[in-house]
Parts: sequence; structure tokens; C-alpha cells
Amino acid sequence: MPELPEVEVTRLSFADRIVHAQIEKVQMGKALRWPLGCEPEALQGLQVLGVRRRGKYLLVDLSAGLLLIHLGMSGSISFGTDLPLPGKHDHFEMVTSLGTLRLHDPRRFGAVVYAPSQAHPAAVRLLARLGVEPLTDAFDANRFHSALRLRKTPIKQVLLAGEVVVGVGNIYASETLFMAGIRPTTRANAISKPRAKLLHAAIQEVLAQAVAQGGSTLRDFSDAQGESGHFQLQAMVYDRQGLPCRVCGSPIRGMRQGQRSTFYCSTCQKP
DNA sequence: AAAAGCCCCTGGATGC
DNA sequence: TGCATCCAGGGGCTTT
Repeated sequence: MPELPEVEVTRLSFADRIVHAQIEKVQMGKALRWPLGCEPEALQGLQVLGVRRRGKYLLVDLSAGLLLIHLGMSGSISFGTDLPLPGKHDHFEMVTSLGTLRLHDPRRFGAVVYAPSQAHPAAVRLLARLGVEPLTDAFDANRFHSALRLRKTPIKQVLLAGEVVVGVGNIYASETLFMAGIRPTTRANAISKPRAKLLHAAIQEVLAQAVAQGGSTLRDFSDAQGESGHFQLQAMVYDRQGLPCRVCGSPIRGMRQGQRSTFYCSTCQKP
């Protein structure tokens, strides 16, 4: 479910409310992707200093160490003082002095991992290979082009891998490539500098737009206050196989790349 | 060492 | 109604 916009919308929806909270109790349900990495009781008494985001990870800074939270494919977070009783898919709950943080994740591809510091192997393992943040000045068009030239993988899969630039998942990969007029199958190293600049701009624009719209809610995404997103209402190609392109009317094509679905317009997007 | 596949897991939609 | 099959927003790990 969640790509950078959904994770960021989630962060914005509870970061200010949980800051300065003191952890009172932590409980785990069924196993998530990885074990927590410490005894839940060890977190009691720690204070929440803030919530950051790195790629699709939420980083909850504590007075000692941090929690790395990933929403996987189906995860969503709730935070509040009057949450309903936990359901069968609520697998992590952290009661604090300011409210309860809960991870709902039916598929359990998500994770909550404690690391004593960001330099600790538990954190480094997950964060070390992440590419540049697309919504910061560090995301530079020239450097983006240079990085693409080093890879001959199809551009769609380069975007998804997150080693060049983070946060672009399966929906936004198709959407940004449509906006840039580039076929998903085009080899990354075959993309000219002008086209790389178009893609660079498209990534920034699409992701920023999606954050502004509250993210995409295809099946079950909602932020920590239970709000759904609206970006999917304006998807140009994602999940529109066979429907007319919103620009030229040609039928949108669907295909698979690396076990993931891809959508594109063969008229608007060139190899 | 890049690149391609394999899984982890549950539930909803579809087809017979 | 039941059952089988396929698909789903991710990504670390293993194998080529």
C-alpha cells in the first residue's frame, strides 16, 4: 500500500501529537516481518522525541534509540486517545501518555524494529542502501541522470528498487513515467539527459501532489487519524489497463515487470 | 557485482 | 455456496 506520500501523510498525521509522549506499555501481536529487537518492557519509560521519515520508513526517535516502522504492503497506523478495541490484524501497540500508537497490517509485511541508535547494525541494515530523498534539494537532476547511466535495468525497476531515489513505489513509478513520456521498459542507461530531467521533475511533482492530496487509497490506506487519500482519483495510468488514455485516448497497456504490474500509454510514452 | 527471482502473508475478486 | 486461482501499494535475501 504505502509509498512515500502515504508514509509522509501518515507521519504528518501523528508526529505533532505524539512528540514528548512517554511510553507506558508496548505489546506485540502476531509476528511481523522482523522481531522487535528488544523486550517490549525495555521501552517503558522512554520518551518520544519526534518522528522522521527516511524512504518508506518512519523513524520514531526515542530518548534512547529509535523505532523503525515500515508499513509493508498493507500496513496503516492509528494514533489517538480513544481507539477502538484491537482487531485481529493489529499487531503492534504502544500506549503512551498522549495516546496509543497502533499498527494495523493484515499481510504482516510491515515491521517495527528497535535500534539502540541509528548507527547500530539493526538500523544500518535497513537504511544504508537507500537512495536520495526525492523531495529535498539533495535530489539533483544532473546527479540523477548520472546514476541512471550506470544501470541497464528497465527504468521502472530502477525506480522501484529505491537505490537511486527512494519512495517511488508501484503506483507512482507508472505515474511518473507517464508524466515524463518514458516507457517503463526503457533501459535506465538509455535515457538522455533531457529526458532524465523530465523524469526528475515528474517524480518531484507527482510525489508532492500526492502528499498534498493525502496519498492514494486503493484498498485500505488511511492516515493515523483515519483519513483516506484522494490521489488515486486522478491516476493517469495506474490500474487503468484497457481504459482510454486521459491525454490521447489510446488504450492503456498493462504488463508485468519483475513480478509487479506496470501500466503505460504506448502513444504518450516513447522507448 | 549487477541483475533477476523468491519469498514472506492474508484477503478480496473472479471464474468454474 | 464452495473451491481454486490470481492478484495486491514492499523489499531483503539468495541465486545467477
